[in-house]
This record gives sequence, C-alpha cells and structure tokens, in this order.
Amino acid sequence: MTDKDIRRRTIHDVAKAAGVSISTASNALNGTGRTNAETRERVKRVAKDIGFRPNALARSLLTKRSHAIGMLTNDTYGRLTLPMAAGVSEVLVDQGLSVFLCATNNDPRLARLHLEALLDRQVDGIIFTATRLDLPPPIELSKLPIPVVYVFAEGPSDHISFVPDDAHGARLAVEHLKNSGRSRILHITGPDDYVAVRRRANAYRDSVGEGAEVLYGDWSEEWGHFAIDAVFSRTGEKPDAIFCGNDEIARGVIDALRDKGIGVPNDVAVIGFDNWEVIAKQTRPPLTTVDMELKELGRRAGLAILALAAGEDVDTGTTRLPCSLVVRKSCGGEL
Amino acid sequence: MTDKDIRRRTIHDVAKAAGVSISTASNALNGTGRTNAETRERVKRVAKDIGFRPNALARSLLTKRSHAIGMLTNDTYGRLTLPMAAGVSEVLVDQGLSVFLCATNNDPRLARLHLEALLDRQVDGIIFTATRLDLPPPIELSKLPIPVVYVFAEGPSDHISFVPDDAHGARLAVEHLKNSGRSRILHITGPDDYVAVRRRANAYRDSVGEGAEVLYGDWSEEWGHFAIDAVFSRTGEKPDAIFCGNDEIARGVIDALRDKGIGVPNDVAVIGFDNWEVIAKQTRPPLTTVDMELKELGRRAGLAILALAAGEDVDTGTTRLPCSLVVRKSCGGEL
DNA sequence: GTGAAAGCGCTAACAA
DNA sequence: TTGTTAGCGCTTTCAC
Repeated sequence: MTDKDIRRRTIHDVAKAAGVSISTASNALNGTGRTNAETRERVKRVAKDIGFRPNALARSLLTKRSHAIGMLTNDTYGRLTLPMAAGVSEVLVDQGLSVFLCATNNDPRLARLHLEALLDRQVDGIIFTATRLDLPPPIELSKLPIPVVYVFAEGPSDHISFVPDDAHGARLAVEHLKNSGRSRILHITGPDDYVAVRRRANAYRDSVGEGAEVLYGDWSEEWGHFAIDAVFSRTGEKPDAIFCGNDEIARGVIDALRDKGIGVPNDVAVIGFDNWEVIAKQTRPPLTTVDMELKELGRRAGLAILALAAGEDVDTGTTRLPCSLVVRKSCGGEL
Repeated sequence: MTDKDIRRRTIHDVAKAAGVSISTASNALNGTGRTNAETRERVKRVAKDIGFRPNALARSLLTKRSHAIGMLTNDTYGRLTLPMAAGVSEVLVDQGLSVFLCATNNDPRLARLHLEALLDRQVDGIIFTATRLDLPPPIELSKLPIPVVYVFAEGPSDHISFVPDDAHGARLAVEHLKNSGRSRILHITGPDDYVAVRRRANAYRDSVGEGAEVLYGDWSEEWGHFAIDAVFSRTGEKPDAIFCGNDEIARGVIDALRDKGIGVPNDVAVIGFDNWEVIAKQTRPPLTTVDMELKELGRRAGLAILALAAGEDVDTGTTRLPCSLVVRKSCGGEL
C-alpha cells in the first residue's frame, strides 16, 4: 500500500475519474455555474464511488468562511454551559458548522490563548458564555473583526446578548404559589451581589406586595436548612410557601421542613429555581421549579451567529428569554 | 475605510514592511531554515507591529496537520464528559491544539454528520467519550485514517482506551471501611447489566469475602432509600457499613438511615462512588466517596492523541487509571 | 456547457 | 543568508 492509496481523494481524482476538468467537477459538485445535468450526475456518482470528501481547509481558505465558531466559556464546564452548548450545537450542526469549545476557567491568559487560536482559525463567530450575568469576559471581546454573541452574559449594548428573564421566572413561581392558594410567601435566595438574585427578588416583591420578605444567603442546601430553622423558631406568623433562589437551597428547605414535621406541600409549598434534575427530581417530594430554558438560550445564540455570519442584520441588545415552570409535587403537582 | 484596511495582515504584508521576501519572513517567523538573527528579529518585530497572525487554515492545508481534534461524545454533555473534556483541553491548549466538541446524543445520524465534518476539517485525531463503558460508539470508529482514542469507553483492543479502574475504586472503599473498624459491609449498587457495576461488585466480594452481599437496583436516591428500609426491617445482623454504587444511591441511603435514627458514621459508615460534588458535599454528613479522576482520564487521552498525532508509538489496549478516595465525614473523616 | 488559469495564505525545496 | 518557485486542494472568473 503506497502513500497514494491512503491519501484522501481530491477533486483532481474526481475530475480524472469522471473525465472532466476540475473546474467542471467543482461546479457539478456544488451546483454552481452551468453544468449539463448528465455530467453533473456522473460527477456526483463518481465522487461518491471513490469516496471523495472536500477538504474543508482548502475550501475555507478560498471562501473565507470556515464554517466553524468558537464557544468561549467562563466556567469549568458547569451545568449551565453545557445545556447551552447543546442548544448551540443543535442549530449549527445541520448547517455544517462545527463548534470549538474553549474553557477559559476565567483565566485571562487562557482566554487570550484560546481567542487567538480561534481568530487564527478564521472562525466565523464567537459565542461567549458565562455562569453569571454580571461577570465581564476575562478578555476584551467587543472589537473583534467577527461577530460575537453573549449568552448567559451581557455584552455591550451594541452587541447581541441572550439571558434568561429572571423577573419572569420569579413571577411564574410567585403566581403559581398564589394560584394554589398561598398568601404568606417567603423568598430564600443567594448572595445579593448577584444581579440575577436582585432581579428575582425585585420581581418577587412586586408580585407579592405587602409582607414580602427576602432572606439572602449563599447557594447551598445548608443555607436553606439554616433559614428554615431561623424562620420557624421566631415568633409570629409562619409562611405557607417558600420561593427559593435555586434548587440547592430548595432542597435544604424541604429537608429542614421534613425534619420539623412540616408537610410539603400541604403545610408549606416550595418552589425552586434552575430545574437541575439531579436535585429537583430527587427531593421528597420532587421539586416544582423554574427552568431557565438554557438549551433554548443556546439555540437562539446559534441562530444569531448564523445570521450574523451570513451578513444579515440582527437587532442588538439584550434579549430576555422567558422561563418555564416545571411542576412537580412540592407545589401544585397533581393537586 | 476600505476593504484593505479591514483585511487581516498576511505574510506578504510582513515581508513588504520588513523589506524581505515572503520565504524569509516565513523562515524568520517560524525559526525554520537559516536566517540572520538580525533579520529574524526585525521581521518578528514588524509582524508584531502590524498585528500579523498566521492563517491557520493556509498553514494546515500545506502541512497536513490541522492542530485540531474532535471530541465525540455520547451523552447530552453530562457530568462525566465535561470534566474529561476539561482534562483534554488542558493538555492540548498549550500545544496549540483546539477541540471540536460534538455531542452525538447517541444518534447515529448525528454521529456520522459530526464525524464527516471532523474528517473534512482534517482533524489530527478523535477522542470518543461515553457515559458507560459497555456501550459501543453510535458509529464505526475503528478504521479511520486518523488516530482514535477512547475515554470512559473501551475501543477495540488494537486501539487506545482509558477507563477508570472500577475494581481499584471498590477496593479503596472497602479497605477504608475495614480500616475504620467495620466488618459487616453491604454493597448497594446500580443495575447489574452495567459492566462497571459488576466489576465493582466483584472487587467488593473479593475484598469482603465471607458475608459479602450485593443489592442491585437503579441509580437513584429512591433505590438507596428503599434498600435501607428493606435491610433494616429484616431479621438478623445489620450491616455497620454501606458501600454504594454511586453518590445518588448513597444520598438515599444516608437520608434513610437518618430517618430511622441510625447515626452516620457512628452506627453505620457510608461510602459513595463518583464524587459528584453537588451531592457528595451536601449530604448530612458529607459523603466519603470514590473519585474516578475524570480529568486525569481526559488528560491522558489528550496526551495519547498528541503522541499519536506526532507519529509516536503508543501502547494499545485499555489502561485502567486508579481512582482516589475523597474522605469526608460519612466514613473516617476527622475521626 | 466546459476547461484553462489565477490565486486564497502559507511552507519548503532549491537556486542564487 | 536570502529569494524564486512550486504547490497544498479548492473556487471562480473568463475564454472557448
């Protein structure tokens, strides 16, 4: 077996085998120019027969479209980034776009390394994802020669960003609680230096009105536990519903309530935020929670990059995508 | 601003600006051939000044090395794939290699779409990752013209595979249990059609010897709960330690024990498997568990691909990488 | 309708 | 030490 045998077939091989010139072969294969229908079919058949696959590198070099995009992510591949990446990939793969995944670990050196590699590879665009809305990218992304889209991160106002509508998610939760007859709704959430936490808390306050109370803490089960201990050991009226800032807190809340012999959802209804299934499906009872539709976020970003790369105009600014409520038993499921 | 202004600088621009030919510029920039030190420095400085960055596409077309690899994954970006991807990326980024992430969702159509795209892009190698050791890839990977490495999946024996050493992990757990004075150790695990489950169970039996008992179920907290209910309601001697097949089961076990008023670790010690932090850190008490060193698995795969792509010989076959034990309070932490 | 030729940006013989 | 030349595999005018 010689090198020639193992070498990939080129368009030269196709042309020779079909008895046409390479330009005709190219035209036939791509449906460009004018080609006799019969020749076209023959060329295509020959190409298939000898296993020809075009070299994407050569094509890109010429067309200046690499059909690849880079996804720069801030976190160590967390649970947020991945559903989004799946969404991105989902809309791109059928268009023949591939995705470079670059984990920056929030390290500027790594970020610049990845960014330069992406630029050198002539990617058609970059999607930047974070794990937090209010953290700037570890590297300047605002004046690149290619389109940049932000997901779960807010870029400059002349760029395109997709984020979950936290306020909408919070309203969804509170309305559902109200509709199931609850009136004393407490909000136990994460650190108030998160913009998402403040947005959710504000929406909660607007929706609950009189009697709204927000307890800020960290993102842990332990905090949920602690908060319930505190709330139920103080005097005065007790809540009949808890809206939690994330599922981990909610799990702590549910566990603490059970420890106290307080029934969920009968005595106190609980709603979480994130729909992180490993938690939400396993609480007892399973957790009703707000889903941020991460995959849809990714899908939208992919679509935006696609349009941008095709030279179309896309509205700039931040798009807040609606959340959805996943109803399980901790509030309102199978009442 | 004309097109020329926005066009990326090419090696021509560098050559012109430095007053040399493009081959000299190329040599100077890459340190190849013989170049006068002074010219070399001048060229480099000029390149930097005008913001020259080599076009990776053009370079790859010529050198036949794309410095990109594809990572084909079986699952919807689960918790296993990502730490591995991080490991892969970690060893490759400094070598200038980028990673295409391709989620196949175990769908043959998607898998072939991605595979073809990767091949067309002339990737230097492919890493296939699964979520289960005994699931074949959704597409034939064994006779590709480029290196293929399997991680958390076992390829054909003439290929290279890296998997966690399940037996070692199980022994680690059982030995730790024994060392902390336990003698009646029970194993509650997942479905026995998983090869990993059988390997762990066998190692457990070998290590425990007399009195070994394995309870197979599914991978849920619920099953852990159920199993404990069953075991502690039957007559006869009760276990003083439980080795669980994964962290979710372990969490169910710990919750069930607490419900029964059985102290962990005092009455019964518990060890899990996976070190999935969202669970393991949040059980009460926090879970001692076996870590499969997923990132290291990825790192090794990245190194293997690197060597293979460089034409070096690498031993074929399956390498089982040792697990590690993460000691928290459910057994032996801060005794 | 088809083919010859130029060239994308770069590297690598080889000549000078 | 440097420059000239060919060419990677492909697309794309532009004659024929």
